[in-house]
Amino acid sequence: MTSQVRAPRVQPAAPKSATGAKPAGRGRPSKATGRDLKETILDAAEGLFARHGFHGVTIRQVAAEAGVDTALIHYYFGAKRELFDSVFLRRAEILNSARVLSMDAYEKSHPGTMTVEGVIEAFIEPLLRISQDGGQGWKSYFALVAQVNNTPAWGGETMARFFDPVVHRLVDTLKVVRPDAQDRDLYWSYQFLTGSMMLALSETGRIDSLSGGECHSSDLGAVRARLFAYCAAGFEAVIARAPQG
Amino acid sequence: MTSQVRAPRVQPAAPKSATGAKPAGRGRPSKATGRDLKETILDAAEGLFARHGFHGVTIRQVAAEAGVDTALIHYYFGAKRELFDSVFLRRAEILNSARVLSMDAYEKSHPGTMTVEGVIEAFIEPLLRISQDGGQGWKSYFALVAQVNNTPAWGGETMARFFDPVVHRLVDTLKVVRPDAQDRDLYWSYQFLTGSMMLALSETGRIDSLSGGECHSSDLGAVRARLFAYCAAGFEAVIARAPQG
DNA sequence: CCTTCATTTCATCACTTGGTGAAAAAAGGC
DNA sequence: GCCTTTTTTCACCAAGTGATGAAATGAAGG
Repeated sequence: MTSQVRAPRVQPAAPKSATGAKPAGRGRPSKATGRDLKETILDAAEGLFARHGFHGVTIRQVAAEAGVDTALIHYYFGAKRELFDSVFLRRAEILNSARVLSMDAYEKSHPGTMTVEGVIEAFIEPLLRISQDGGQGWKSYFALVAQVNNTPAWGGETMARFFDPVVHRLVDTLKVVRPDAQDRDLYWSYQFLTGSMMLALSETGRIDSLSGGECHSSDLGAVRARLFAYCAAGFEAVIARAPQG
Repeated sequence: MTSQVRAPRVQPAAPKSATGAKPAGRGRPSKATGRDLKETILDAAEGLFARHGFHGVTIRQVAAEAGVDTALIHYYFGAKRELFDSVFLRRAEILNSARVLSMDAYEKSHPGTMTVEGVIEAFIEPLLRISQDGGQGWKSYFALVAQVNNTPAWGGETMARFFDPVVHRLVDTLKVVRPDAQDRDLYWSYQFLTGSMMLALSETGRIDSLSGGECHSSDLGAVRARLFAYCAAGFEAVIARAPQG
């Protein structure tokens, strides 16, 4: 229980100025062949956490995958949980700004002609595009978020802090398109939407075997061709029905 | 690495004849106050696995929660993974038969008048009813399944083995209602449906904070009032659009 | 009463876990 | 060539991990 003997080094005295630059700070140089060593560790941790969850991964596995000593991970990131948070945070803000930008663009380009499907597409499309163009790291990240999203005693606070604002933005915009819609219906519909979206983005491979090879979970083009319409029709139906509850 | 020294006791020589009966087998009686001890252990494991995942739970935690010795868990269930499988299996078949029964009943009661929404309701409704009437154990179980479903390197085989048949049944019945629908579209629509359904059933509490208290993830009545219509409209839209891919 | 046998407990093992302190290994500044 | 600073490695610990063997327990059968 003497884990507080040495203060965990939150920031190792600004090891590098920025991530991409090469200021070649003093001291021993990063052993990393080409890339920044911190990023290499985050990549390794991201992939492993995405596949096996927080508790299913050991610091030693991350160290082995990244090709570094376990102590180095603690040197850079502190405790294991802080490493996980670093992985989660690294891409969260990129994601958020991409979505806000997409919805801004849609609103501006469709003054007075917005549709439910258009809003939903603006909300989801950035994620699909990033997943397709962003490489394996982003795919792992989406799988990670999907897992956090479905772990009750884990994601609650984290998910809310980072993703609630953009969801509220979605709801607000939808209320412009459908002023008669009730908040309850929009929130529930969003819940359904996010379940579908995250499962599609996490590419579990389940649909591959289920469909006997006819569908592939990596085929995000197939998702794009159906998910917007699916969700939009769902929203419209829920709004139209307008249950009493 | 010498974990195979003693063969894991898969079946402890038929400890009891059946779960519910009380044949009062020979030997020391179960310490369990009223219920069967094996069930008590499974209940404890189920709740913990649902909250923290397989790797987030230790045998000692399960033992403490159930009020038994750790060795007893190994005596009854073998290795930790076998305990997990036992938890998963216990309710899987009940679930499957309930769904098949529901779909049988719907097909028989609506000869020639089936609708997409009706089929989907027959497919989902048993789960909602069981979750509402079945007590906390079933709620934990659904959260567990949702988690397994979203863990790529974990659920694949397990999920397929137990839940593929009823999904194929759903697809077949839908093809009766919409003979023009393509398999691709039905499988993808099902993928979206299951994402929504499992997230709703796992009652993560996220919608509670997101909606500022207006919605409650425990309110399965609200789910029932919207999910069928939402999914049915989504299916119809995807079928109608009929993308080339 | 005394054996039988399923059940339960206890002590323990071999190993892994997250985490730490001290020292070594480079680089730059003087 | 020193000195400072940062990065990397090594050895190690205390606490826990899953799992096991042997012994204790106590009802049922004879």
